[in-house]
Amino acid sequence: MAAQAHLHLSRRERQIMDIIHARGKATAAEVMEAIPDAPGYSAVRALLRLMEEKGYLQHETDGAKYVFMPTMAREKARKSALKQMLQTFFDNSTEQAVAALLDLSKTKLKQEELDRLSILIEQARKEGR
Amino acid sequence: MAAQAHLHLSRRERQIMDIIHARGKATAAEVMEAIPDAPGYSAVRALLRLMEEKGYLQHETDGAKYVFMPTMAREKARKSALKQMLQTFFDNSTEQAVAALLDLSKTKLKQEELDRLSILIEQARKEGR
DNA sequence: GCGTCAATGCTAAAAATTTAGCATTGACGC
DNA sequence: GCGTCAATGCTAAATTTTTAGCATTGACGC
Repeated sequence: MAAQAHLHLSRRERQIMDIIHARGKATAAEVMEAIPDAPGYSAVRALLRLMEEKGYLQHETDGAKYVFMPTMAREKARKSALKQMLQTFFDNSTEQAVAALLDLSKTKLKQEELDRLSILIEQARKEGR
Repeated sequence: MAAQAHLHLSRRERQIMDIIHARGKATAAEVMEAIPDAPGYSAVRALLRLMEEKGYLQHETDGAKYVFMPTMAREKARKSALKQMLQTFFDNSTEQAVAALLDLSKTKLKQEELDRLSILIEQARKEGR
């Protein structure tokens, strides 16, 4: 149980981590562009290097560039983030969380998506039995 | 649109914010107890004072103690956190997020809760039409 | 092969965060 | 009213984070 690396990230590290998780992978320039109150290019690069050294990121090369991506699988990071969120904002109640999600995007959900969700719930019903 | 205060919190500030949001309110001693790698008592108090000064927290007194609580309503903070999470980990897909939530707590959900969720989806279906 | 341009590595300074210690204040019971 | 204990306010130092600048490396087109 990886002791919530999330909680140890500094402000900039978290911003960068979020961006890279959202995009899957990104170069220094892309990261910089995505940070709202971004510092200079070298600062971003230094952060990326540090984060790689700490084991949060890895990179591959694309021509001369480094393309960074998370070390931890998105799936796993997701789970950990969801748990944290359940605990912080929903008293560990999945039901409350789902309700809030539905509420948040009430108007945006298509009938199709709602159908699929119904099916998921139906499955949970069977499996949980 | 409060420009994501969340993104500006330092590491300790975020830890403290999470704890206080989870509990609704808390004293310095309680916060300290809840931080895994907590610093000393004065450090926690100093942080709380600073965060109040910055407007993230407010406090009321209970005898000699200060009981701190968030300035922003939990409801609102929730929304903002959910949005952030959707963007970072679910490509803004509510469906994916709900699916992940159901998966995360598959075995823990009671039939009752699943029933209520079905109803919520049914409602969304009607309203979204 | 060679020049150019865009990338990186590294180092040290600046800024922000985090911390502890000491002085002070206030509640509460006797 | 008074002493005690637990709380706070404040300040300055330690540590971590954040930053920029300069030197270097490597890809790519001619």
